Amino acid sequence: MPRAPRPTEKLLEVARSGSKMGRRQQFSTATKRALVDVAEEHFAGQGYAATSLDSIVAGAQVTKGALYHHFHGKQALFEAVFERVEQEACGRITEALRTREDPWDAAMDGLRAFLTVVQDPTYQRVVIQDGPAVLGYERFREQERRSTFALMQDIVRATLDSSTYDLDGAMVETFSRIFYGALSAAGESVTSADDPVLAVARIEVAVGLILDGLRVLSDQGVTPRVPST
Amino acid sequence: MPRAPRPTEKLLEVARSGSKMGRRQQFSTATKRALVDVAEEHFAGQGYAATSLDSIVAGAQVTKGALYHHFHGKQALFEAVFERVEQEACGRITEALRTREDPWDAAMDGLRAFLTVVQDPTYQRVVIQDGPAVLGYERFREQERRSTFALMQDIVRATLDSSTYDLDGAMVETFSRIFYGALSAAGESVTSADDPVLAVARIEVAVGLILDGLRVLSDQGVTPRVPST
DNA sequence: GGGAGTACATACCGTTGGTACGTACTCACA
DNA sequence: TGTGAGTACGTACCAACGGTATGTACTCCC
Repeated sequence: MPRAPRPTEKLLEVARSGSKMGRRQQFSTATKRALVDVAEEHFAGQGYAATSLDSIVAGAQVTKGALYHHFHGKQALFEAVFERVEQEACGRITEALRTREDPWDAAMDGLRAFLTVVQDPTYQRVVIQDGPAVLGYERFREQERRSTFALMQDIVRATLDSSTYDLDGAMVETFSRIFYGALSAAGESVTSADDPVLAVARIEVAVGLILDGLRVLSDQGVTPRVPST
Repeated sequence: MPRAPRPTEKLLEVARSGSKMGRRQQFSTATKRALVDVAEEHFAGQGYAATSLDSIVAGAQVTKGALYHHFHGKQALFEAVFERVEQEACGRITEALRTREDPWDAAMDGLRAFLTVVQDPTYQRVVIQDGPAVLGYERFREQERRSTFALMQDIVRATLDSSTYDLDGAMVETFSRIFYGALSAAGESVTSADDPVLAVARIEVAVGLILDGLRVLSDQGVTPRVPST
């Protein structure tokens, strides 16, 4: 079985950035990256189920041997794509988070960034739509917990800590879950809205009202009965 | 191609309840029902992707010919299961909703029922985990909109109408989306909690606090600027 | 410079969703 | 009462896809 020649120039060109690697490893990481790139494109475009490995390896100009050398299977490849998409989302939110001083204002900024991320078609398809089904609940939760959800938890913790509420970690997590779910659902609805800008404005009003309510209660010195074991 | 005899007693026994049908139709609906029953069991137990049509038809003691006579394919069968699960969930929530008088109290009751439903493993797997990926976003949203989400919208509308807020339909929908997402996420987190009862209690405290905040703002006569076109 | 391990390519397999086609049965209508 | 049309399946088969087994060229280190 003779081996077919492959085009090398482009691969090398891409690979030559990370300098301290042998040519071998440079090629390797280049093909791996190409696979993830093409996979992300296909997974985001047509979804996980409708994407065949054949189309991916064809797009990356490699064979299934290469794919299965780098990944355990289709799911592992998806997971790599998933992680990258999540990571980029985290980066965007984190960036938008470093401006305001007042925690409640910063929270609103973070929420806005979160809303923007959730509207990204790739994020929607890969993370929200296919993520839970493909990774399974456990892995999905785990991935979520150490990326965007972690950010949400930071935001919530910062705002709640500035209030008079005396909430333990579990309650912070509960509040984070609630806001995380709320903004995910709200953000997704923006995509199918007739006027996305208006939809975002409405969401900001609603969330702002909720936050204001919590702040007023805090100013009144209200302290919820936190259940414990 | 001779035809293998099939057991008839059980089918007839099941089918004989809806009286005004020919024997033919009784058998037909019985097999269809059997298919959906077995499909629900498998889809809920192992998920959509891991369930083969062969295992379903074997469980229902029919063949693929029968399946494809009643459904267009695997997805259509899943949709039938999905609808049934959603419908039962709606029934449960609706039932729990007819007790209190004060809209804010009724909301908390509906919330509790919603939390219970979302914890049901079948509901989780079929509706939340596999639903979006299998049906696709459009169909999923459509199904959602006329079932559990519709209920949520009723609850939200009832409570907001009793407040001083002057919110149009779009804002009601926005609030509904927010609470729907919040409770979905919160409810799902209950399942993986160490102490589910405690987790539910925490969620009720958190949501209660949010609702209280909104009520206090309403009592203060606060009216949000509702964006319009 | 040669042996070991890497980074793939090629060929093949089992399963699965879906289809084509055949047949037994029922029921309206003559 | 029988007969033709339509229903409700059963059987056999196919194409596509995920995954595997195996072979080979290339690199790198001793």
